[in-house]
Amino acid sequence: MRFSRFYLPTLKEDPAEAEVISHRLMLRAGMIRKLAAGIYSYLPLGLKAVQNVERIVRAEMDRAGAQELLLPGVQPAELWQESGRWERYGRELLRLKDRHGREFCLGPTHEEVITDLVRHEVRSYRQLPLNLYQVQTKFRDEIRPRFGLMRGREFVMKDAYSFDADDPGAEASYAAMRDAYSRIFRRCGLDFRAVEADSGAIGGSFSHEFVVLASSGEDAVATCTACDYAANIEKAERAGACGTEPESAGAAAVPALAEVETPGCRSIEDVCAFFGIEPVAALKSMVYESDRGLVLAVVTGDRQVSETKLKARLGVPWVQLAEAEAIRAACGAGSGFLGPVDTPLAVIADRGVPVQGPAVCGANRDGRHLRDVLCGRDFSPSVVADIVEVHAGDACPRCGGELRIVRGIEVGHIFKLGTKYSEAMGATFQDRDGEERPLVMGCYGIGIGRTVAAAIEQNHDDDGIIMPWAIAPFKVAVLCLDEKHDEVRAFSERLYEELRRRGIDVLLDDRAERPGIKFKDADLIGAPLRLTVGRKGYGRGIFEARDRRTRETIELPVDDFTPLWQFVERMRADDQGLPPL
RNA sequence: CGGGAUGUGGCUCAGUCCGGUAGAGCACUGCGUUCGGGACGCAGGGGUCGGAGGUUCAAAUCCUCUCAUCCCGACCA
Repeated sequence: MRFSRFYLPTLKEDPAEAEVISHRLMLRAGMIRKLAAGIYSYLPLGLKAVQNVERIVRAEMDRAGAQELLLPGVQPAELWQESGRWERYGRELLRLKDRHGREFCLGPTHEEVITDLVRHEVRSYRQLPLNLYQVQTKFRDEIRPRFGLMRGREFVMKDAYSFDADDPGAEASYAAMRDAYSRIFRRCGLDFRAVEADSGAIGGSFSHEFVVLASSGEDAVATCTACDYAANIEKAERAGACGTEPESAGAAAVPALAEVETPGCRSIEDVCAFFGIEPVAALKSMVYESDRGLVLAVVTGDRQVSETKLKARLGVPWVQLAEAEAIRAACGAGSGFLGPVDTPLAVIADRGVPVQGPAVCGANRDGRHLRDVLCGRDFSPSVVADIVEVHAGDACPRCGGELRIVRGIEVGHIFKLGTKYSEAMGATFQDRDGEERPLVMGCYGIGIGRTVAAAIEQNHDDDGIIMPWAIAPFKVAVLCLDEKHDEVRAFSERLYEELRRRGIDVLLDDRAERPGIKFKDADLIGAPLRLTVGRKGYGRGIFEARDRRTRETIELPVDDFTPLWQFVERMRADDQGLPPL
């Protein structure tokens, strides 16, 4: 492609609306433009990057035995009513009516459609297993779209759905996808982790997220510094801090609990200041509401309740903090003065609570707290379970090593769904014995645009993007610095043609611009390799090759391209960080 | 949905407090000089000041409403 004819509107200044680096650079590099909040146009350069990711995704999906199809973006309400998600999915589902008043939605995901498709066609175990995927635009009416392509409302997603006859089959399909995903993100040149995750609203029995490590990421991940344990912070567990009795040897010596007037001490911070104790010695009591009524979650004051874990331990589909009136009606006190002693509510305590020594907690009377409270002596939780978020430094649940918390961007998520949708929607087949059984499903998503954004988050410097080779819209930028100089121009053209002939995506900067502008634009769009042809060098029989990432610059002869091809090959291999798959 | 902020030419922003009829830089057009890291000079073109209503002799500026965008939070994959 010739720069002079390529629609590439780069910006010299940072657009005010962009906060994170990938968003800023994608706007500046002329990859995307915003149409509305969370809705973006892909310009040619951005589209090329997206298509490069898609190409890798398709290759690996096909290799794993999946088949591509394309499902509709507009979906009838009936299907969603059948699965029960028309009510449950919430405001994120953009609903609309056609001219006849029939209800539809813009597809945020396609479990219903694919299940509907497959239930009409699959009758026998002989047709299984089956894995179907598509690359398609999704719409989720996010509460708060942000960060450009990282959290858009309209976005391109690869989604795949597997159908198996039984659980072992479904697990094999899941493993194959897990494998394929690792290959995909490796080939994209990304530093990522496959982490255990909560299966959330999509449901199902287990799931992994693929998280690209980046400080700007919205996800927090706990990883073990000693083994390969990695889990989303929502679900990450910790070893130790478990028991039913206070372990402090002097438990018997602890005085009986006493009630103390603590006017205005509503927060753990207030309470700690008042009693002169550390947060761990204060019990935090939170009232949660679920479809099974109210529960009192009790954790040590240095910890945060993980609602995801709480949900899982209680075995309920949702929890939320109870309203102030509900709390007062049930406990007789406002939040800030609640505690597990003589509470009418069922108490679920974190595993850190029983091993905590004498503690301070609310007295269930406004303006009063209890001191020297011991779990087991003064109250007995109905459940003791791991319900808090892990901290850096906690012990790994697998090996006891130290956990650390890193941030990342979720670029892929795989779920073992089981029979949730197939049962709800009657997608069944006949097994070997002629028995009618629900299909066992899995679903597997990759955010394509988000993957490009994540690659940029991970690969940039002050001058712009450093595209990983595999994703780079242009692998090579040829800068013709003296486009009016016949020989320099002719040689630049020759380089360009040679690279094209070898099937390498190349951008020839043939614009009538000053050199500085060409250098800046080349750096900004991040072509991994830059070839510069200038008058002086050409006069000496050389041109210049520069590695965008390392800035290593070498001079190459104009009359022999062998060293150039070597350099190109080396960069391709280095950048991908692995042998060609 | 709560909290905060911002809407002025294609972009980045000043002007708003204290009302007097719109500016700068970049970008764009023409000419000239320049030409290996976002040049310079001269001459140009381009703005319903987000929108509506109100106050006023007079509104980008004050008041009311509204829309949009961004940030934090809640939420979600």
